[in-house]
Amino acid sequence: MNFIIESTVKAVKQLYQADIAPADISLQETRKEFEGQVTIVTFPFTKFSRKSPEQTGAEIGEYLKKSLKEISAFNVIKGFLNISICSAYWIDQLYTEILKDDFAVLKPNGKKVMVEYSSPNTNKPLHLGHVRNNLLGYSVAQILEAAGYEVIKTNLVNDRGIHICKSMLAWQLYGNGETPQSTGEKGDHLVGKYYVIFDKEYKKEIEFLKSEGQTEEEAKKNAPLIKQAQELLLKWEAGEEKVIDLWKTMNTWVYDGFGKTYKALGVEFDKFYYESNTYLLGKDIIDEGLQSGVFFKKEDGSVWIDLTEDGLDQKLVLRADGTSVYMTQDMGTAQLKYDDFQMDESIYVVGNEQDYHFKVLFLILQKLGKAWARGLFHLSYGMVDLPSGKMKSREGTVVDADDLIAEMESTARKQTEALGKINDFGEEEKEQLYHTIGMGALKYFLLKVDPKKRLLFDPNESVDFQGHTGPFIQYTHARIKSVLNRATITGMETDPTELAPEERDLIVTLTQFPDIITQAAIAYNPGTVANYVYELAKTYNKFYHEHSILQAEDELVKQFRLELSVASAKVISKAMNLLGIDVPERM
RNA sequence: GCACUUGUAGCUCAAUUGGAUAGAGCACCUGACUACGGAUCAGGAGGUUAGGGGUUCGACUCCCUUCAAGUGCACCA
Repeated sequence: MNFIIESTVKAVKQLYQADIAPADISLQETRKEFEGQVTIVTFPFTKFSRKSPEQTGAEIGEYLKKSLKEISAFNVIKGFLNISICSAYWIDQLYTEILKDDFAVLKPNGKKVMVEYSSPNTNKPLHLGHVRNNLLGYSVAQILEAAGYEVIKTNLVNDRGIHICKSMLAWQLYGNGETPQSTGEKGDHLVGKYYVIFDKEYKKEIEFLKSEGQTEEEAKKNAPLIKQAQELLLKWEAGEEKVIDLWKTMNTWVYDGFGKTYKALGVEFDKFYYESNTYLLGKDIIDEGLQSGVFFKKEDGSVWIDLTEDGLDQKLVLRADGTSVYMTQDMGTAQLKYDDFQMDESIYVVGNEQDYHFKVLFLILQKLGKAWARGLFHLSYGMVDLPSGKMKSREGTVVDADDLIAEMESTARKQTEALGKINDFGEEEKEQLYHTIGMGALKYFLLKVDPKKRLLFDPNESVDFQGHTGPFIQYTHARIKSVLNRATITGMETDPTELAPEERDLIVTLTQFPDIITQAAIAYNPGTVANYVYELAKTYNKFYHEHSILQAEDELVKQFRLELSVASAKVISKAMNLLGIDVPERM
């Protein structure tokens, strides 16, 4: 559509002797109720033309129609110039752009971007909140790659700290040597179970101490279990062999479990970072900051940064005893990641409860003069809440990721069996399909929503398979494939004839795909792609219902509609791929 | 208390980044092929965009204000 913008610039220059930038022209899709495919808003030009918006629109429209052969007609309604582009142009777009292999393959932009996501704790299995994080991170990475970036997907695993020690301790005390092998339980669930047991026993101790007259606060501090856990942490930090061995063993169980869940979710990583390796980092940055005067030391020896001028608080960056806090560690890890990859941008996919932390972190790194700090971005997303409120691992009120996946698969099975279209599939093939459809429903459900909005998930109301859903789009794809399988494409191209509105609308929608990728990449929002591909599927379905493909009027029309179907299936598949969703050939 | 985020149809979400009469899906009602897959399509009903004020040719969008919800304001990570 650039040619229209260019000509409009010329038109304004010729007609009104004014220079305007291409960016000043608002070109948008024409609303369905009006004639035309693209619309120019003419209000901004009235200050040059000194005429009414209607008259300005008419004059520009006249100019464009005369100078561009692609424009077949125009009309002006209020300040909106609606332009109709001739069928030949759209048909040409289909054959020379959309059907080409490199359609929507954006040129490498020479930039490297890191996407950090998932970042689990090793003391509990993944739940619905993690699922949103993983799907978001993976999809954003896919979109950025499609937009021309070189992408590095990383996962910073929180594998140390007091919470891990709690699971370890509970396993030592109550585990009787249980292993994933002996119980058949998935490793992460086994470890998570002991985390819950710890909490239960710990609470019992607190109650007991309170009954002996201690306050809640005292009881929490004095409970033998918490003291033991703290001791365990000290031993871990001291590198005591037995503790480290147990830690390693239990971590192996957890990673094994996570690996299965990641595989089911279809996400992957190029590089893992472990907090057990990074938690001591950041101290040299403290020295750096002290020397440059960005940080200051208080009398007790603790190190701070004063951000009051930026409307924030004073923030501690190093304890008086010289040990790190979360911020110290994150500064160090940021530096480490940059040293490893020299990326231009770095995206942290982390929940919105950490908005403040990242605001401060990025600001500190900028103040320290790190040039790369400007490329840091916190992709903040809203929590997933249940009707009963927030999910709490310790209290067991979570929607477990593995359970959820299994449930989605079973719903997909029911729906598919009821329709009975794949009775000839083998067992394995069926299972694979149920997984594809179930995950399609779940992923689409989670990704179509703007990341920053919080999400309400009601486990009693299953995720839909009809309407604005993943399976709807998957179904459209399968149906196209089914039609294509019944015909032969000869490669014959149609002479430009008059397109039916449904055919033209479909091509128009298809041509928008590259722009959609760019938009989604700029906004880090898979929802843009999700809503687009739904729109595309709907547009195809409408075309499909209005026009017969295999029984078309003549062979030329049939071939044209087949090619249109090929293009639609291709774009649907590519767009869904950006969301991490597979599309089946049959379902 | 302060800061950040959110508030759109009964429910779940859109709205081309300031553009036309605010659009979809679910649920509800009506209808559609002896045709390529009915997980589909066409139509109906459903709105004071939380309330109020302002900016302008034009506001769901920007500014002010009130209200509601969530989150953060740890020498936890």
